[in-house]
Amino acid sequence: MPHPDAADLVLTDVLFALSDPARLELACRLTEGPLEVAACHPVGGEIPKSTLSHHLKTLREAGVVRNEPYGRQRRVSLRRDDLESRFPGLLAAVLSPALVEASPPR
Amino acid sequence: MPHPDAADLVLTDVLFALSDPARLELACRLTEGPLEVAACHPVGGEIPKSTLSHHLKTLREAGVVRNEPYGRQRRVSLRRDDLESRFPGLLAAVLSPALVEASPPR
DNA sequence: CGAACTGTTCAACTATTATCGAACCATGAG
DNA sequence: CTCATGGTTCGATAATAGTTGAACAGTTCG
Repeated sequence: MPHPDAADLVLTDVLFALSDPARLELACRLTEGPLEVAACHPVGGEIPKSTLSHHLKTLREAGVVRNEPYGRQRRVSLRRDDLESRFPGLLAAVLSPALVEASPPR
Repeated sequence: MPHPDAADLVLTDVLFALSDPARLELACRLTEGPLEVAACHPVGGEIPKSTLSHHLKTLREAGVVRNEPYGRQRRVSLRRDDLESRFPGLLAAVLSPALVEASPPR
């Protein structure tokens, strides 16, 4: 399961990966810490395993997340440091408004 | 020709609009100042007018650029302030690496 | 007005991406 | 080893996005 090197991250690929609401929301939750794949379903409800896996692939191939074996499961984590070194400030700028959108002011 | 209000900008739409190399590069050049549409062709060479217009539409509908009449032409400008107020730091984080990619270190 | 100039919109086609069931693979438990 | 569990990959289909020529619209200039 290939992951791009930190130095090879492509900005447009990262932006594209994060331009989907479900993927952005997941990236947001991953700031809290790694999650098993089963915990990566969108908040609203379950989606088919294959669909989820596809989104994870998009994020992984863009270099946004790492996906590694963990016991009999797999653990998904945000590549914070790699992203920060290649695109400083990007993650913070993208995820902080996403957090606000997730819990709109009332 | 509709432009979304600053308050209505949607993060995923902005990210998507900037996830295309030609559009990202244009946004980058727009930091230098407004451009007429004719000057918005990608650096490599000319593209059909309709294709360019379509990319401008994507950027405009996402709220990244403003497109207003200017004499017999149209002037395209970056919506810096609106983007900054809605998504602080995003533009800087996205466009500064884009500048680097445009002129790779030798 | 009418022609030239700049761009946008339309419509058709192509290409990429999303979705999802089914088949498949790896790991750990019994 | 065998089975159940947790995920990925495959293949087909649907949906969305990109590309383009041609038609159309607004502005200026003669």
